Amino acid sequence: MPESTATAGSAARWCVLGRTGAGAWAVVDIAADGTRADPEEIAAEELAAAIARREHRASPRWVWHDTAACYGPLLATGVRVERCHDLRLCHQILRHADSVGDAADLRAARRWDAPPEAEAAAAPPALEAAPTLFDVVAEPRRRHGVPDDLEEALAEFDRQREALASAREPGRLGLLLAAESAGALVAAELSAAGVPWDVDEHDRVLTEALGPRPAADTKPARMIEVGAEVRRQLGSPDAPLDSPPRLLRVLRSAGIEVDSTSRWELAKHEHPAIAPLLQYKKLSRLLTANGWAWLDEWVRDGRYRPVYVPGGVVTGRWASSGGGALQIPRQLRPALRADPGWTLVSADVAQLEPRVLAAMAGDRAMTAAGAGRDLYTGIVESGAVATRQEAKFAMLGAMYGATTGESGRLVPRLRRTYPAAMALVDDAAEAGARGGTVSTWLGRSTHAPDPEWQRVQSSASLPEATGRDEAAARRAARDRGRFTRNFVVQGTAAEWALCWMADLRQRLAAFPPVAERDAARASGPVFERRPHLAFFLHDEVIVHSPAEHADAVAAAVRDSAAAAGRLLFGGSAVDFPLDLRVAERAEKE
DNA sequence: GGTGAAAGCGCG
DNA sequence: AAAGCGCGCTTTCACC
Repeated sequence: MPESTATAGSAARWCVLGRTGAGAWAVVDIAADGTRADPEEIAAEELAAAIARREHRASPRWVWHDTAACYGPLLATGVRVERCHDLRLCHQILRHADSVGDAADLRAARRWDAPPEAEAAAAPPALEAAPTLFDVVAEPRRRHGVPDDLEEALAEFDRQREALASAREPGRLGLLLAAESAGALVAAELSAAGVPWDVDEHDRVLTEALGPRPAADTKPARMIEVGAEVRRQLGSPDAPLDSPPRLLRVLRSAGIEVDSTSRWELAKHEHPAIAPLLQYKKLSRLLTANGWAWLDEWVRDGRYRPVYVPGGVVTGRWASSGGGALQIPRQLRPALRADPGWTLVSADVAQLEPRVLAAMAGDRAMTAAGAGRDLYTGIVESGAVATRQEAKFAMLGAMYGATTGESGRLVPRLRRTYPAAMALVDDAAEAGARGGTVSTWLGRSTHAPDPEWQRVQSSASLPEATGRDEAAARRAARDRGRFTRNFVVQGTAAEWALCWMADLRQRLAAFPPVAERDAARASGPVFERRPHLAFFLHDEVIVHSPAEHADAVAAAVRDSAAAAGRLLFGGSAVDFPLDLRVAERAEKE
């Protein structure tokens, strides 16, 4: 096909975005047959409009170096895109993927190994002013992060498409790349929309637990009281409660024979100081991690804007950076509160990881145990264990590699009843312990063991190896086995969750907008009039929705879960039931 | 004065 | 109740 037919006038399948040698932004349209148009340079102030125009025409897949850097500013100006290909995230997956036949070129492109751009992650998109999109064009080029040049992007995109084509199962791996990239869009949108946060409710929770907000450098009244009680019971008027090493010495001199000051250790002992000390630690944690200082720093205009880091965990789970988005204590859930006239639709998957395991392994007995009901109850009814709690401990032990204690004791029972599922995790552990790599269902692979691990293993097999060397090698092998055992399950569960969110995101975007007067103004232009994702936590989503759409949104959340199950595990009978609730506040029962 | 490790605890 | 996977954050403390 002649190149002229793939110019901006016709519908592009991919649009590659990057900077020219002179530093200006440019787009290259690529047609479905691979024909490339000449780069079209676009002035920074025109960029959002140009992207919106192409988006409207064809919903191309935007190929860019880093979604947080490119999409954040776009969202702030009100432009949403349907799909993208995040070169940085996809590079990370492809360069390690076992299923890729030839990754040599990709691995040689070391510039693409960079972590997310710190600047992009640290600064949530400014919603106030109407910013000139990408006006960073005038700033000096970033020294960290992956390259944002157009030429580099085109070359890397070629390498990635070749690598994908050489994969054993390009369909699956391609789905992973699409899901990972969609996740990056979701993460940027979550930060832009923010979590609707009720500052007064948060303050109420703090005040109820700690007493009124104290002056700076003063402890809250309740902590002072409880601390005094601890010191009285220890008979030590100035016991240092905030320094574990010093507290440990005080505890021991008071006759409490603990080896650490941790909660589990303390709970084993009987002493009148223990109860108030545990209480003190709880209060201290609440104050330092999510107290008034957190509120001041992270909540503005009724929105908490966390920074998510897609692909930030080796297994493919997201991490977060700043604000502790993935560690919001349950105690503060009531502070997640819908805007007036809006509602929160919250859903979490019941026993996601065991279900994913059953599907991967094609374990019919485990699939049946979870069919249409609580999976742990189903395991009890199969006769493998006696109580739901035992079923849960046994499953967690199987997926984490427990060998001792209650959990380790129960695992063999599961092995008899669910041999296929157990064989899958046992095989993953065995491969890892031998130094091999393992992969998720869609093909994300573990990194090869690091050189230090290899060294420990080989030095144990030398003739002069000591018993100590051998023990160290066995321990390192077992540790890696537990990691790879868990990786296949945790990583595949993360893939399921990405597919769930990607599908849900599209369904939500199709909702009709509400009237302007009913908009959720702090959510930003793209989200203020439609239901949108507001929170994500591994196996849980919260949608902020106009009240009138709540039921339809709840149905969409369920439909998306079913769609994710079909997308990953086509013929499998495994289902993914949700605990779903619609309320003004996001509390759990 | 900054840096980094470790302890401890929050989340799945 | 136990000690097995993956994280981030705050604080303390040893060290430079």
